[in-house]
Amino acid sequence: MIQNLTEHDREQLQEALGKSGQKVTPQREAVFTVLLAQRDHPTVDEVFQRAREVMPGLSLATVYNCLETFVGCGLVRQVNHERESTRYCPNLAPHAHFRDKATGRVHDIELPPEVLKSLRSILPPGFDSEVIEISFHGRAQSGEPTSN
Amino acid sequence: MIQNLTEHDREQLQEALGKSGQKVTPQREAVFTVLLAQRDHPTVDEVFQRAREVMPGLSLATVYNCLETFVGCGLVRQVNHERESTRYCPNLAPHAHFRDKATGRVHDIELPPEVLKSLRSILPPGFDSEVIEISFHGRAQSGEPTSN
DNA sequence: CTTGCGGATTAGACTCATTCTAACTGATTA
DNA sequence: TAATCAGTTAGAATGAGTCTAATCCGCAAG
Repeated sequence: MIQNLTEHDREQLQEALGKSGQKVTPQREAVFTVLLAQRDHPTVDEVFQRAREVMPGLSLATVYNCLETFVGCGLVRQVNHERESTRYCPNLAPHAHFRDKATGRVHDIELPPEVLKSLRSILPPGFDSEVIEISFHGRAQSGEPTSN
Repeated sequence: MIQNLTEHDREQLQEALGKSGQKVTPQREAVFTVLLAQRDHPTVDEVFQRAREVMPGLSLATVYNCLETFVGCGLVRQVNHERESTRYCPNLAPHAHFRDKATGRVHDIELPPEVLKSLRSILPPGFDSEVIEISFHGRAQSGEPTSN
């Protein structure tokens, strides 16, 4: 059950793609819709399965392409844990990830600005970081919480 | 030019393996030696190449086995960035990693206890983390600095 | 000494996420 | 209509990592 994009979401897609000289296509819209519909950090393959329900002809290569495009224009973040399949996350606010050892599920953990700042402060002079990734790995004792 | 293990290092290896009921073998010693000799976060393949210089018959599978064993008994840490080849690091003190976009080289960044603590504090109740990985990605303007 | 056991090692086959390639589509421009 | 060009497609190729089955080796029992 995949909702259509809201007006706002469609505009966001439109704008982000436009900024880097790319177009909204039905496939991109489908993939983006899938990402927003269920914010559970799906793998490429999961995105592929879900998007196919809506657009049966869609190919896996296109899903890879779309996701790469979205990452490139800042619409979506990649999440890697160890060497497992890459997952994707449309939460753009600064946050860390927690991977539940038991379920494999990934939870977003809010990252307060002061913590982010203290983290940046550990870089010696001369190190200039564009991206910081923080990931926890452990157990979450909770039935069905934050899947965002 | 690979130095032999110091007495201290050999004991460390001995003890860590012994604790989990495993033995010191020539192959394990060679791999451990390679890791300590050049602390530049080598990939499995790099470890393989280097160890071969000392023990030509060594097989890649064994290098995988040894490294997995070392990680299992806490002698060595795995370092992953995106989906690049896994790298290995014998620095056991809490630290973050900085990957230089230009060179691909990985630098250890010291992680003061208070920063680590503030990081842990962002976990909501019910989340119990055993491992925290912090990695920066950006540019380091420096000739040949910390390779440790 | 020699036999048997079990952990360690080995070479090579296999897996599977991701990337690459080359052909095709469809909208837009000349 | 033809040319162009981004996007899409199927399938082949890549490559890190894992698995498998055979072999090796140190050691304890006979």
